Amino acid sequence: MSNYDLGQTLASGQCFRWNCVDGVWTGVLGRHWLKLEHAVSGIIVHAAEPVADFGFVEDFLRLGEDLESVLLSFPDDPPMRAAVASCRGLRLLRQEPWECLASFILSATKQIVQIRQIVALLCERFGDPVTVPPGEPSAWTFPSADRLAGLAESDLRACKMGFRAPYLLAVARAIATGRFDLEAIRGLSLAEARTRLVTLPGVGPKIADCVLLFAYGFQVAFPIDVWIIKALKQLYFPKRRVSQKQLHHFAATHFGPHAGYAQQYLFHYMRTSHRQRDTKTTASRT
DNA sequence: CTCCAGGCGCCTT
DNA sequence: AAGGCGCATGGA
Repeated sequence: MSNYDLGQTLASGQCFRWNCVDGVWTGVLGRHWLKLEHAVSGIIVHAAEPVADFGFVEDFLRLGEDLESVLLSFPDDPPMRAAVASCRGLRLLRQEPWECLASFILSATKQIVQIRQIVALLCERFGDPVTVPPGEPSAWTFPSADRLAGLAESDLRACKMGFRAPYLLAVARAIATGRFDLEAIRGLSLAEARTRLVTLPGVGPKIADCVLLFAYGFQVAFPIDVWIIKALKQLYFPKRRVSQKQLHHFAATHFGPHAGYAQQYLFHYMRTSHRQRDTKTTASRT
């Protein structure tokens, strides 16, 4: 499958628990430890324990999605062409809502490396151990809302999440008690779903849109963060003064029926090209 | 040392 | 309604 790139996808900041060694990706999905790698025939999936049905992996990777039609729906302008060219094979995943929501509550004002560290600590301390093949590092499930709901705020702060701890705890308890139903989000319109999610403490428009896009599959959800602001300004409004309101309106109207996908391409393009520029300037200085 | 990182909530105008 | 500021923590 030449138009699916595991590396672009699993390292594009939409999930935080997959690791790569020599082109081989390992991670935990539900209670299963998995290994993913590219082969000439497609993507090979290995599990640590016997799996009757790999459908849950297909769902997670969205293997059935027709990427070409998504790319064709993007606006045909220079920034999108550049982003598509530099992110070949980048896909959106379909993640489990609770893990996605909890992870993005922890993402506020943190760099992706740090988010990964916090999530790893949380799983190691409060997740259940899963079976891994001999020689592989230990791995854990993502702790359930029930599990976190029973903890003290100090237990969460010990995972280095700082002021985000009370938010995560309150959301875990809202879900554990049934006061908030994550499954009920599925049947709602985008606007209703967003309105519902932002009632949760620590969840604003940006985090809500991340969960709507990365977990629930709302294709037009368009998370707006500092990177996207930077990308839109630099790529679409160079050397022009643009208000936040104008940027939001542009984001909501310019990118078509798969706007969220376009957002992920711009986000990843911005981050990777930015890093290359940094590496170059650093290298030329030394 | 200072600055800032995939924001959000709360307190000012 | 819109704008400013504090919040924990760690890396550059």
